[in-house]
Amino acid sequence: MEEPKNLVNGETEEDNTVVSRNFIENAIDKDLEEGVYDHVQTRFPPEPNGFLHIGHAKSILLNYGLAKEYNGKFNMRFDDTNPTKERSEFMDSIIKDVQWLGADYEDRLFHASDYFDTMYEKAVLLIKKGKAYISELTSDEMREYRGTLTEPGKNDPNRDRSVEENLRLFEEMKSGKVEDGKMTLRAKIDMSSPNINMRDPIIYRVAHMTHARTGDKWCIYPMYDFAHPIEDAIEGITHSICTLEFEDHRPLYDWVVRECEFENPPRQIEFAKMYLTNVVTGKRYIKKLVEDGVVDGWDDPRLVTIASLRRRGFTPESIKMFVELCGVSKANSSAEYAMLEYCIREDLKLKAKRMMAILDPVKLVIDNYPEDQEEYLEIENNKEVPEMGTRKLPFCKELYIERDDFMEEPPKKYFRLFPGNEVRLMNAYFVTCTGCVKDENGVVTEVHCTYDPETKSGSGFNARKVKGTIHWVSARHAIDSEVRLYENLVDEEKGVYNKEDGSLNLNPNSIKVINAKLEPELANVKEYDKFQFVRNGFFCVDCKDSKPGKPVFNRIVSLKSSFVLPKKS
RNA sequence: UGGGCUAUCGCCAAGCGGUAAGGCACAGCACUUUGACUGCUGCAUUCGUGGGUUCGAAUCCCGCUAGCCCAGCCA
Repeated sequence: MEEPKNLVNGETEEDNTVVSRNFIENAIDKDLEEGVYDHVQTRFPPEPNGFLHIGHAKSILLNYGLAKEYNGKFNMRFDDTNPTKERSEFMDSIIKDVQWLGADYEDRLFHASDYFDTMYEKAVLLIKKGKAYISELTSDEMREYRGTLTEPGKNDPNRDRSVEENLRLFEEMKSGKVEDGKMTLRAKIDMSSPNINMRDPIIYRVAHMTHARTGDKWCIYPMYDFAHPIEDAIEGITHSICTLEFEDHRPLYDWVVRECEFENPPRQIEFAKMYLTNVVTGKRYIKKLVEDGVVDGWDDPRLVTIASLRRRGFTPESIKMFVELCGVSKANSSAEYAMLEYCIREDLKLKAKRMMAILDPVKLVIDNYPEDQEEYLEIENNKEVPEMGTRKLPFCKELYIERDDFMEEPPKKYFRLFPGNEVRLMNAYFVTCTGCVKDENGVVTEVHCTYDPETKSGSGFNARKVKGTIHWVSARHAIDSEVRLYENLVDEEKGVYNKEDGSLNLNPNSIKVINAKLEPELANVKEYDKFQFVRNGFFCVDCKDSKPGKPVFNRIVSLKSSFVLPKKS
């Protein structure tokens, strides 16, 4: 039996943790209390017209999380009501992303097009109730009649057609006799409403187009405002969560649900979209970047599509953490990328093996170490997680170290190698720098040192301490590998968009491809494997360009560092 | 200039009439076989703004300001 800690006023530690609830949870709590609903059902309803990005992740995880939290259900639904804009190819990538994020919709994968029959019936019902009519206005006329933000609209000349006439014409629309654009079905609401969405919105239009799922069965398709509430109602959705721009549509949503006479009507709740600072999310921009070859596809690790984040090495857990950290509100806001970085570091800290990799190699020669000697040092994969086991790391006379870890004339507080200074080679020995060799340009080509056999790691040696510890790989055993270091795709100083022509202010250094020296174990990895390269950050095996035995690594994120190398004087 | 929504620390965000939670970022200290991690400390006398109500207001009322969204047969 564990004793409760921090027993103050009857509070345990857990009681002290104030978990704040967001406004949607508050609303759901209230609905449940008041008996408006006795369960919770949510959904994620993307239109299959593009790739999902970090913003969608918020919606997915929010809807899924709510369902989970309230022991409810979460549906996956493609909102495929407009065949002119949708492509079934996107469905696969969307499903892959949703599943990857862990939003389990079980067997509930739906399509708006599954409900076209019901939608049609409901449209007929509205006509019969005198709540909908056929319009013959052209789109230009429609715009004129709609009025403006400040002026009311005018009634459609055919607003008062008879029910029979409307029924007949709607049947004609359905049967294919009507050309695209010639007729629409409009809801009869109020042309003078200050809310433009209520000014007799179009609820069905003609589109002679083969639908990815229903083929040529239909040539009339419902509009979002009519279709969405029906989809929600049919599926028994209780809380239909969407983004802020649909706030003005809520009265229409409620109108449709009411007039179509659904029982247990769903309720729409809107939240603010999440933006990330200094990232490109616009489809057109990304498309151009792909076409111009600036990025390597929609899953380029510098983008923030879900596919990109996955390829870069972000985990579903890190994205979930990020979304939860950001919270949910109705205030438009933009989260800093640093928060996302924090989440992936936090997630990988205890999950990733800590490996030796030299990104900018320079040779370190241990002059008093026998030329033909080799040692295999047993080291822990992750010091904070002993269960992750150990591995053998080869050590010999010649190593590679980071170029930054040696300076001939060090600034103050430089703890690394410089002539006369002793440092620890991580997991190995103390070495004392004796000097270096330079080429004709003064570039250091070799650093020399001597080692002290007494100081071997794990030997318990503690007669003296050193301030610095540097990492290394054995030159004889190291493998060469392509490593990609990333910075923001766009210039943070200038801002994402060029103020003059709206183009992107690209950062020319957003990708840096280097040839690194890695410890040999890193030859045997598979795509998406993630590691910490000690002192350099977290890295992920690229899923596209890696070959067996020849991995390519993407840096997911660097490690934080409070050390800044002073400028060389 | 119609309607809807929003304004609390550099960035998110709690707060719902009883006297400003938390996280990220940042800074300092300690610890350290990663200048990481971890731990500790600091970081809004003030809630867009001006009034009012109240013993008491970020919370209620009135006015103002700023930002976002809406005039697709897109979603």
